[in-house]
Amino acid sequence: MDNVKISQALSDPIRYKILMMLVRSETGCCPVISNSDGDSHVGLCNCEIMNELSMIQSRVSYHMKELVETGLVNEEQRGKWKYYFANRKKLLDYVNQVKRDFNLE
Amino acid sequence: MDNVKISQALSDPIRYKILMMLVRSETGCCPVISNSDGDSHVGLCNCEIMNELSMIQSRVSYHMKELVETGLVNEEQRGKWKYYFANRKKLLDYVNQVKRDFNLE
DNA sequence: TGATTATATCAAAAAATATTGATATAATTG
DNA sequence: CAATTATATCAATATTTTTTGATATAATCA
Repeated sequence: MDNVKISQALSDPIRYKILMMLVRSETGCCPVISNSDGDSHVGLCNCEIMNELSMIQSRVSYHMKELVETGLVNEEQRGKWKYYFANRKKLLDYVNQVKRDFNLE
Repeated sequence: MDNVKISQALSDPIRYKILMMLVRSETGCCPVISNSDGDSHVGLCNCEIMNELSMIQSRVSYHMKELVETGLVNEEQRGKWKYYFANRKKLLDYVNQVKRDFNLE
């Protein structure tokens, strides 16, 4: 089922954290991170996540791919950077499905 | 984080299904399963899950342990059977934490 | 009590996931 | 165009999770 896949995506601490970072960068009061151009923006690129979490590049790519494949994250190429955005609609769908599946509320 | 552990527990299709079965047995209009005593009851025991999903016993035990360890399932010994119950409160807490973490609604 | 039934645990194997370093691709810049 | 920067992919390895069969424990039943 779709919800099992999404649970799987959320079951890694790094991915869970990245998703939270994406949400914060999109909904927080002010963007906190800027790329090497000093550009402040919404969404995060691979390299920003990499620096923020001190991870090597291929590891970030791997996890971003996992997130994109479940639909929890959308991506967009902007110049030489690829930016990622949390798909909050998908997350909400997940939450609502969990509620239905387990008869909550 | 606790939510990562719970996501992990939900990330296996068998466990997800078992949890749904438990919920159904507790909240459905009528209990559907009965044990070898012909006893109709709320909650499910190891052997009922085993038969229902055609799984060997140790495999069921393994998954039930995973579920119990995250707190998603409670257990109770009743005679020679051990009955399991979904912890819907825990599931609701999970859902609400996901909402907070990802700024949903 | 001995036999039976239900569940737990363990060690080994299998399968799935994650990490790394190397290399490839792709966009941009000078 | 060559150099640089950002990301993707790949193969090898490591780690984690799952499955299985065997055996142990524990409750009940005759």
